[in-house]
Amino acid sequence: MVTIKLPDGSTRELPKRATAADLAAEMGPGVAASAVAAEVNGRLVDLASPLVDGASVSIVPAGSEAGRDVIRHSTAHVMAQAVLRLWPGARLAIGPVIADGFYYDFELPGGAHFSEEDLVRVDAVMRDIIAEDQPFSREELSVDEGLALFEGQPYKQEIIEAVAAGAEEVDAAGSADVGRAVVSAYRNSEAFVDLCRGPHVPSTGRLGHFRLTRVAGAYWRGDEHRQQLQRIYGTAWESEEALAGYLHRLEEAERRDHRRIGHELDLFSFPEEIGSGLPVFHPKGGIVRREMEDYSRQRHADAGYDFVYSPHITKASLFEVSGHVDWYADSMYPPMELDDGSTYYVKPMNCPFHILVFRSRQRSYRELPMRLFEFGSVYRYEKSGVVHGLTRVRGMTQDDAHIFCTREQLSDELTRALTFVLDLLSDFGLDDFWLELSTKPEDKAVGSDQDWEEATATLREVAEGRGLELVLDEGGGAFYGPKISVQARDAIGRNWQISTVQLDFQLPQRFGLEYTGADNAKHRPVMIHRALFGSVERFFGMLLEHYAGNLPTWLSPEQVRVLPVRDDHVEYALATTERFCAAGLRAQMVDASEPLGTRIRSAKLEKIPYVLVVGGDDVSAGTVGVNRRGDDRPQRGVPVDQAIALARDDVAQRRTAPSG
RNA sequence: GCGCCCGUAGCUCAGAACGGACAGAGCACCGGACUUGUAAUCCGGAGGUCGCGGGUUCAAGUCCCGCCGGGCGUUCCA
Repeated sequence: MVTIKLPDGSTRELPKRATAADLAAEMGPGVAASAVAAEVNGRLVDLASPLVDGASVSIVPAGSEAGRDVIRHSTAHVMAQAVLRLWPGARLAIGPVIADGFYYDFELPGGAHFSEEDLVRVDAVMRDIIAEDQPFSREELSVDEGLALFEGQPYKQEIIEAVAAGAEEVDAAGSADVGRAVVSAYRNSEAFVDLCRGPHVPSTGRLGHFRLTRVAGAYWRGDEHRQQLQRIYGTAWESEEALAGYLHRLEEAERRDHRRIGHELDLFSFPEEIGSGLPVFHPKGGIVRREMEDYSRQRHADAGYDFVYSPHITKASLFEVSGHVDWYADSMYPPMELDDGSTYYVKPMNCPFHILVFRSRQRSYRELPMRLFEFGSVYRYEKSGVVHGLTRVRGMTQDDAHIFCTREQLSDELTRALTFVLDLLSDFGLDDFWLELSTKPEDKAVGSDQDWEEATATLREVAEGRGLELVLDEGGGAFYGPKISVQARDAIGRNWQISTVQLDFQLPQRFGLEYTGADNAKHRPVMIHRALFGSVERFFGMLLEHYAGNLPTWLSPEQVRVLPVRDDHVEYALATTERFCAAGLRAQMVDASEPLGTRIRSAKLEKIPYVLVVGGDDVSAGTVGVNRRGDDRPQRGVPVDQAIALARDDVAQRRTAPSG
């Protein structure tokens, strides 16, 4: 007999040679039916694994995160088998699990490529394989046996060699139980065996709730200099309902796509004539931007920032001194050569300009901290193929600031900056944040260890003081300073990297920045880079997706639309509209040349927060019929003043209006 | 950059697998009628070198080649 410890602390006796599957069966038919793998002493293993005496075991159900990973990984194997059936001689690379799904990379014979129609064929063969209910059986092999088994599969052999090399390293480090590198493989049938760490479901019959989603190219080991492979992405779930739920979430994300909303609401466009990644904002989008920027300006003024402006192009030397030309050239537009022999760059960053503002005359410690702010337009040459809507553009406006301060002020300034960021983002209706703190890289870094430690500790304190989740990116900071980035989760749970607060020990040095201290000696200031929206464009896109186009009233291009029922109500409607406008609201009247139902529909589709209908009753009573976005039914007979107060309050509170 | 997909009216898309009767629809726009109390009123009109160039053919949105533009992906040890 063997004794097994269960997660609830109880123990169970099982006959010798019992497997995890036996345990699941013992625990009940429900457990057995949903089991896809087991966790033994913290390691995921197959259900067929024998249990050793004293092990802590939990059964992994299909619907758990770990269980889904097993299903996805197994489905990836089925896909690989299907591809091999359809393209004999295809070489297999890797087929890992990713968020919500999996992919598998292949090199097809004769350099063939997958097309979208191929997905249908692969899908059909996969369903055959699942119907065949092939077992997944594990084999453990020595390195030499592995290399022999995967003759003709060079990628698999490369992986085996990497595993072997890794094992030697572990050996050299003196690790106990790694005697010899062992690899494992899973065989489904005579025709198909794949190198894999496992675990897998017991047999292919356990799978089936999957969908192949897209084809893509990808490089072996993610290295663009190496072989390009053909990738198929898919998703797989424990049940048809879970799959349907996921597909529904995809549709929801599609529905919220800011490019679609931006077009539908006439906010911005990307004219081909201008170029990839270069948006123009239409009048309505312009209103939203102006509101965003005006509010940001006001907050910056309140927080003690000074406003500066800098040109869009500069002589090359500026970015040579800053170092950008050396390590950032790939992302910069190529230089412009002028007749007089000088070279200019379109600016990819604002920092050197702000530095020159600082350096324009001698500075005293009395002037610090100096906080220079600018909505600075920058241009970055993003590779064709990475440009995406407003979220990845080639021309953008950063709400950029650079704070120059003394070392003594550093901690306080970091605290202020981070607090400021979080407050401002909250005003835009984002309230689910987490922070990522990148600390000093191991190899090389400028600045003293003490500076790094102090700054890192400060950033951590602010984060913890706010009760925010803090993810440590150990050693992930840039060599020139530690960084904290603010990530926001949107309404459907997606993460957006937004603001960054970054310390810089390097640029003040490269530009020889100095201030005169109270001791009448020269000192070097410390510099903080920070952006709140990151880029106005990207933040705009994110807000559109977060709100699915239902912008809060204060940001809505048109806040109020007044609809007279008939022509003879137009006069009253106009007068009412003017009252809203006089109250500082963006209101417009649309006359009765279309039926009321049509006009209401248009207004709703335009996601206008307040649609006011005025008819005979209203004319005589001085009221309006109020349709608030998101409300099921209108509220009739509301006094005009009350309706104005309602809308003004929304604006004043920056209330996030409900969706329509 | 590379892979896949796409390019027909301002927009969304049919027509392409089979070359000929194929320049189409809806929305938007313009004109007229309708005068409306809560998510699409009716009638009419205008609008396209089918991304560009070349080729095959009696005949090319449709087949072939090249180019341009757009979208998606490029989520790193089995």
